[in-house]
Amino acid sequence: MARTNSDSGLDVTGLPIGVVARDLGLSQDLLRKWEARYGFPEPGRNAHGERVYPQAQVDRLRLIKRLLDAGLRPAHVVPQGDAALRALINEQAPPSLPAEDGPIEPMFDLLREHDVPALEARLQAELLRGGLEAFVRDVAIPMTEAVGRAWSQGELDVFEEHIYTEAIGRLLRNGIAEVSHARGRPRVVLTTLPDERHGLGLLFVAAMLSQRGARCLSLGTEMPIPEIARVVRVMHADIVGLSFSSVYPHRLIGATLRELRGQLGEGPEIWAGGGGVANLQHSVRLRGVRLFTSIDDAQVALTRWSEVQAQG
Amino acid sequence: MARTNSDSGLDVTGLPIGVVARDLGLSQDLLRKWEARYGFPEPGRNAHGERVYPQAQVDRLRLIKRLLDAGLRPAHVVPQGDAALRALINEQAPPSLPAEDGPIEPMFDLLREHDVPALEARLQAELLRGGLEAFVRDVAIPMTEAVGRAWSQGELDVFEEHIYTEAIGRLLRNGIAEVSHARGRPRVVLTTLPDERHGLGLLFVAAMLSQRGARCLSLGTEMPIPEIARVVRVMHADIVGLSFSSVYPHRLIGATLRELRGQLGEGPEIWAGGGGVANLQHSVRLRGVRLFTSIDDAQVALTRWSEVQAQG
DNA sequence: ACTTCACTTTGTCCAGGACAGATGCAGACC
DNA sequence: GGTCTGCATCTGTCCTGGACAAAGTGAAGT
Repeated sequence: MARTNSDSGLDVTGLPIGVVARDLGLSQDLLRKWEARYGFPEPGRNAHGERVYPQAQVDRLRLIKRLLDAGLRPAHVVPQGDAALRALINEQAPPSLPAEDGPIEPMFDLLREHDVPALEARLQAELLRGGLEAFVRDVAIPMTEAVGRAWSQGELDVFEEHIYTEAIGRLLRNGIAEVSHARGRPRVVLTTLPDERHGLGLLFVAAMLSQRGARCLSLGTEMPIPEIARVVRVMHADIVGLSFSSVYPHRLIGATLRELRGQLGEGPEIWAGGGGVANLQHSVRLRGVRLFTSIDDAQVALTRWSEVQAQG
Repeated sequence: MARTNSDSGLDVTGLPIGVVARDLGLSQDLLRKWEARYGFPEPGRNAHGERVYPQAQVDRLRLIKRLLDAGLRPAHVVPQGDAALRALINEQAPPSLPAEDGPIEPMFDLLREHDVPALEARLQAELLRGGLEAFVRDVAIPMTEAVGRAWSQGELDVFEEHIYTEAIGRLLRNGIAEVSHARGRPRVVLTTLPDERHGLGLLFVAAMLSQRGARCLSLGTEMPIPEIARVVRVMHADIVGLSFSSVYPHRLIGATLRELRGQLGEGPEIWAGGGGVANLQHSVRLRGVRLFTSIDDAQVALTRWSEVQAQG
């Protein structure tokens, strides 16, 4: 005599729209519009007529979000079934796995075994072995990419990603603190704009630049634009470094960078990087903003900055 | 022949509703409802008929938000003018200023002068002088409260608060790493729920408990409830420590804690603390959840936990 | 190739309404 | 006095259905 939810005419197992929107990083309005325009998602309703999203639909939405972040268009993606979505993802992903004999693989295993002390020790050892710059290039960045990929494919839990972020963040901050000069040049302010919560990229850049004599001030994430302008003024910064992950809405990058450019005045340079910038249409050309697609670009730019300063 | 915005019949200087809502931590729906119910805010409209909030109204909304976070009711607060709001805030605030001869005052000055290296050095010295536990109780917590108070009164910029957070966070994480035992008991998982981005409190607790032999795993902020349950299961944690700042919506604390309690099963304890818990109505009694109003409660609870374990 | 321009797509905002859960208060009861 | 109970009010979130600007697309013209 089992009585399931579907027997009652109501699908009451699932998550409310507010939770789904927050977890996916989409607005409630947008979820409703997709439902009206593309027929998906198609949540059940609770006794009060409110949308209730089954877990399966939330999972599919996560795949959709990932493809949209990679630059595909909603009409091509949102109506697709699970199989088609996975096929699209396989097309997208360059299957550049980390070398099996490299340092990434064993650390990844430690993370999956949740052996936090061992993971931290291993990372620390790698840092000491090759120095900060090599550590960032050969360990931190590939490992972060591997973790991100594994997470988005459901092979890694959210908490495992958090464990990694905590560990690598602590190491990098300490590394930066050790090599940082109190009076170096240029002075670089590093942060992200509102709605961008991923700050690891900033640490990579801060490590690279600090190692080479720049004086980096890391402000963490989600700094309002007027506030960035104020810091730059107060601290007499030469450069503002911004990071955009691929989750950051593409359409906003151009507009917000222009806004910041306007508020900063002529002097300070703006350097922007991260996955969101790499996905950007090249049509977005911004005067007075340098776009980086790789961490090496930042080093090149730093060298050039120093040369120009020496000449001027 | 100056032509101001008001001449044109449109008030076009200000922020759109989306930005205001995000910056204040309020929903767009709520801003519109306040406007309809209480007559405030009363934004201008741009050429397209969209709300445009002048800076002055955003500032007043910030005062309002602060009073609501302290537990006042919207009908008493939202319609008030600036003067009345400031009066209410003065009633609220216990003017417990830091002792002038204590360690807080000079560090606060360093922060206001943006002398980051000196601030970090000073904090480091305090940590070495008295040890981790005294540092947390006598320096980190009072300083954090002072910074928060100064920020909410507009005496400190957002970026100055971020600078402080970065500095104190790095010190605490290192301190925790140094005293942490790989095999201590109890095992504590520390995190915050979604929508709660303030994680400093977790570091305070982690420092206290690690110092006394517990094994703390700090997962950072905004961990979904099912994910917390998974960590606890995988890591065989004895205790889940949660932090709620006063910004976290009070109404949600009870419901989410009950939800977590249900998903955790019988074994693990739940400890919750932070400004949000302190403001909570005592009517919210939760079985199987321990509420802390002070950092000392955590220490007491740890001692008691160890006793019970020894007996059992 | 490279602009121009009309057309389509897409995310956000709007109005006004409904309602559940919390909060506060008056009165009953111990 | 203290505590409970029921009721009215308050308050945040969700609903529908519509409008529109900015970004993206593609075809035609230079």
